[in-house]
Amino acid sequence: MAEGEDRNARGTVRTITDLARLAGVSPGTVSRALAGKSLVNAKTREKIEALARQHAFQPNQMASGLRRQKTGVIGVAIPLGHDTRQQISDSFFMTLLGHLADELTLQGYDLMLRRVVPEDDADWLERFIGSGMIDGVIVIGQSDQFDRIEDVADGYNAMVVWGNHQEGQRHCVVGTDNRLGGRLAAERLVAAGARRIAFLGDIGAMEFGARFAGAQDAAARLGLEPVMVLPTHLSPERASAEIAAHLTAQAGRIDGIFTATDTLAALCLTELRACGLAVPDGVRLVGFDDLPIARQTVPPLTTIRQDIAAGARALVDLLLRRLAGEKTESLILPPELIVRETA
Amino acid sequence: MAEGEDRNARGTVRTITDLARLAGVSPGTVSRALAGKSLVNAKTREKIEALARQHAFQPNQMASGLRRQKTGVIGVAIPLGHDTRQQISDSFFMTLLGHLADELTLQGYDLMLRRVVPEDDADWLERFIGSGMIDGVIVIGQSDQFDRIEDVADGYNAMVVWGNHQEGQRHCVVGTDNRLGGRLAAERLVAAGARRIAFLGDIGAMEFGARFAGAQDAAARLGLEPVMVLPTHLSPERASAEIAAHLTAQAGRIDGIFTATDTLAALCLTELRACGLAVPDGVRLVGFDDLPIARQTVPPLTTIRQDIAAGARALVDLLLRRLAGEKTESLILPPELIVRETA
DNA sequence: GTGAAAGCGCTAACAC
DNA sequence: GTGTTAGCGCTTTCAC
Repeated sequence: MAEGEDRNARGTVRTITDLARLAGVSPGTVSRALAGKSLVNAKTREKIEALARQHAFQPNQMASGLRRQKTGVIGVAIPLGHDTRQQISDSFFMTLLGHLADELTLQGYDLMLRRVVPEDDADWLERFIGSGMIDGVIVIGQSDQFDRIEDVADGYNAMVVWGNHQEGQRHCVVGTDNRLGGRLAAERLVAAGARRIAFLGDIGAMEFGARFAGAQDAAARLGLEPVMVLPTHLSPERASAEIAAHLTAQAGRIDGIFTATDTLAALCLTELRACGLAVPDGVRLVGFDDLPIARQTVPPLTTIRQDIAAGARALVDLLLRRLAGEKTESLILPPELIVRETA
Repeated sequence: MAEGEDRNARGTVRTITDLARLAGVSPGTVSRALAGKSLVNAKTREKIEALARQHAFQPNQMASGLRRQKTGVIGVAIPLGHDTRQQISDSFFMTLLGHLADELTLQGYDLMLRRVVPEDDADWLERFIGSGMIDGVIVIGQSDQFDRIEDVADGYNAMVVWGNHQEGQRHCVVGTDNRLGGRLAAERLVAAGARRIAFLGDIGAMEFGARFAGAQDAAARLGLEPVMVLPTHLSPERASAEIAAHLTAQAGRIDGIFTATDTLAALCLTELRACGLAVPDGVRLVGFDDLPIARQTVPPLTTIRQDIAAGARALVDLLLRRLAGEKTESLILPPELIVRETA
């Protein structure tokens, strides 16, 4: 095995052993000095640190990880469910991911990202966890994988999920109170003059289903007719056509629309204009998320805000606590009605 | 050292050695069977595979990585430059990231994401590379780190960068021909009737500088006065105010605006409306990127398209080739003018 | 406070 | 075709 020879070119300090030789101490001491714990003579430590800096030495994380049985990496999984492939650019998830990256970095963890297509790979979650590359996992969105996540949660503690909360569920979830959000949305539509409300989106997706249910609650309580569902995919290409079809089919039969996301609301606004329907005078519109786009539509969008940054912080905080052995509860964040000009 | 005992609960198959015991063969054989290479007796292989499946066994990637001196992980670094912190949700980068994730997965690699703040950590790139956790790195955006990237490129081959190409540069880059894009934008503005053109954005950022230069080329060639620069940050909060200020200051002195990105164009549209300026009759507007939002502004945005998916594919393809030892050239993708209604 | 030595779980010569 | 063995680079007892 002559592998090592060329790799360790003259003078290169690649391993803790190289550094030990240079410092005239044993590898063990270098390890202790660099880890910053255990007792090490101050002078020895300084010398080693200086040498490490000088040679830009970094201990190999793989080796360290193998020995310590932890990797310093948190996995982030984005399941792409039935509505596959297009969530590619779903703004909400991507924004959440950005915040997660910042928060994990702050806590000294690296982030391993995996987008998974559950229908192609039923064991996506077990495989991610079992890879040995991650200390814990954050799942962004339950998609249609609620049951699978529940199954895994029984045997694996280091997991936190962004999504909807369900009575008695076993996995630890962080998410907005979607049902309450839906209620706020519907109430606002009504306050703005709507009487015949429709929900635009795919209620098969857990979170959307809860938003719809909340709207339904409000409608019932206010004595209105039930909220109508206008099933719509999330991908812009399909959504536009679907929305247009819905608007044509329901012409004159609805005067308030609650969309599952702001992205859909923006598209809906475009289609409403195309149909010659005035917003908010002819039709009131409320979105969900309060993404940056909500401020830029014409007119600006009334919507239900989710606090993404707080969500990311909570996800990381709960996960770290679980890594420390704690059994944490789920966290439900309050939605907030943001009134702009569409309702 | 009694660590192992409880971890290997009765019956649990955690290591290749456990599996070997079960199969009645040696660990080496299991390794070979699972790796799918080398000669292994068909029956032995089947038996081992069956056992592995049954116990949901996966070889530990850390250990395998350490031994083979490769990790199967590609690092993706997003440097947050002077315009720090807010690019958090820059749609363009996030979309590119999504495509990269898909493409890397397709090629059997995992993705490790790091957002870095160069001013807080000068050695961000060396550290990422030196961590021992990644086989190669893709840098998304040069930000203001061009020189640092150049330095690293001299000694490290497994790196590809998304960004702007500069005559004689040493790092391998994939990116759109920004200068050409800028020229197309300016030419379109002129074709739509503009005579006094402004560039809205921060020309300190490499790619934006090139876009501006392209517009300047066109203006000069067409005998117009030089393109005016309206410096503007990317973050929505700051951008809106800055744009409003620019519009007030330049009232009546410009009739065509080329923005550095679609995001800025969307904000600009809002501010133009607030100023009572008609688009495109009073002021023509052209963006850059062709993000989904470009189709949804009112009126829909004329813009310069970058082919993000093709970019992601190229980044991964070039990186893999470099991993295989090849010395690859940079790749410049052609921009495309998309005419909608703002110019 | 430091050195020696035993592995973490895996792979790849090298034998047979 | 398969077993044996020697590490990958690091951390952590256990001695001293």
